[in-house]
Amino acid sequence: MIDLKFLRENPEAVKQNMKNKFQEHKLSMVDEVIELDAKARRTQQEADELRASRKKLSKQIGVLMGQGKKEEAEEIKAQVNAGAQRLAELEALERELSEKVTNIMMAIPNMIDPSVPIGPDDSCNVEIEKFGEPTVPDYEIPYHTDIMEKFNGIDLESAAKVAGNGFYYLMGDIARLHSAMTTYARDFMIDRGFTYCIPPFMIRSNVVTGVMSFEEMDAMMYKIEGEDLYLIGTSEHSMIGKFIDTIHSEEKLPYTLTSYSPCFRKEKGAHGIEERGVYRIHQFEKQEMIVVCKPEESKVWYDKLWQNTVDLFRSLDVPVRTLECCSGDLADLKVKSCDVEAWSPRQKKYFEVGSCSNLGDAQARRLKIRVRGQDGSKYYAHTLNNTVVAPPRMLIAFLENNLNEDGSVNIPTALRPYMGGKERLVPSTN
RNA sequence: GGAGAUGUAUCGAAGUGGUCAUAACGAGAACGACUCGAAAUCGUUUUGCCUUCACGGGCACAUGGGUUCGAAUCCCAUCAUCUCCGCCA
Repeated sequence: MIDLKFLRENPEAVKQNMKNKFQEHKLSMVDEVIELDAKARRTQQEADELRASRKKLSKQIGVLMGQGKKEEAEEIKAQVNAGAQRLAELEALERELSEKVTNIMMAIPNMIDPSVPIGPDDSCNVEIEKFGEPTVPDYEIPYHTDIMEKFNGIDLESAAKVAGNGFYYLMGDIARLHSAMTTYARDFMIDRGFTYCIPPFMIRSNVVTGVMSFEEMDAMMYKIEGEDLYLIGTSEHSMIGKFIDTIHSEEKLPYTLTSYSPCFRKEKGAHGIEERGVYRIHQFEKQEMIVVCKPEESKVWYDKLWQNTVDLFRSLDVPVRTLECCSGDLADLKVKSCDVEAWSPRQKKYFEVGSCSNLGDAQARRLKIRVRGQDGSKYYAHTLNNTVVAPPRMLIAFLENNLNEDGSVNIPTALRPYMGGKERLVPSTN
């Protein structure tokens, strides 16, 4: 959500930003919201005047009643009543207008960073940098579920019976590998100064609308029947929600947190053949990082955040690259974002394993996350989030890149303490 | 899940239909005075939002509704906290 004052003063910039994001259909919203806002302020002014006079007259009634001057009091009551109907109309109008303004403001995309490449969709995303050599071995790399099956590590069939498509049972070494990933990632981030946190896995609707757009909400969030609760799609939701309606002193910033949670996603729509197995599922676990900082520091933190993920994947011998989201592929709330993609020697291409975003002050404005400066002034904080690791997807990258010709899987040194010291996993014989 | 109580400034807390919500009273904090310095004492300051060029005006007593000329106060709903009971990893 952008600042209404900014929009009022820079309508052309807001429109240009929409064009850059290929959202021409939203252009009319700018003039519409300016008009509604002007009307809302006029309405408020008139209503305020009526409220002021009512307040004054009501006080007089109190005084007159105290003095026992009933008739004079009744006269003034009549005066108040005369304005009451107009006030009621205005108050209804105030509510209606401010609701309309908010609804439109929620749909107006955040101003993107000047560095964001312009393009209509993900085909225009730009590779920024490669880390590690993307190699293809001269033996065949099977589909990830086939690798897992060699270890008796996955049971999709039972999961389908129990919960339906999009769920999985992980077992034995593969399940252990999964847990090792989150634990390793947790310690990795703690070592880099982040505070570990386990958040609520369900959140109220006001938090949901604070952290994401309506379209995202509809496409992603599972609602608990009969309660005002949603299963989180990522711990970012409850972690940013943690700061709802707070004012922080400048010297305490930044807050750097790393959180663990299961994630639940509807994943509406059809998915391709490469998205079978554990690639796109309704439930997975994730180690996340979030930062709440001063506006001038968010760019620096953005670069630090994705670098953490790159370093983690490199420590597990997985080649990765960063891919910058172009304007059209950028979610409306985001100022800038990039994906960290892992190399798939089987597909001979990179695939998404994490996403790093700078939200600017958009979430902060919706959720009222503010900073009190040294001079007492208040301003909105900036928020960022990034995936440390989401194990099912990480497992795909990990297994494919660490698979040997004989079917065994290397355990990189960094991960061994979390895998009982094993140097490699060997497939089961039965 | 059941019963009861509570929700007001940084904290404790008074106010139970008007004429003290820039919120009594107490504490804490900041600044100043006194002091060689400190303690004590005295004085001043100590929420946020909307609107207006400004003066000013409005809103907020957990949240949302309702009653009323007027609500912190009365009514309803929701949320949270505490105590007791029940259930439970």
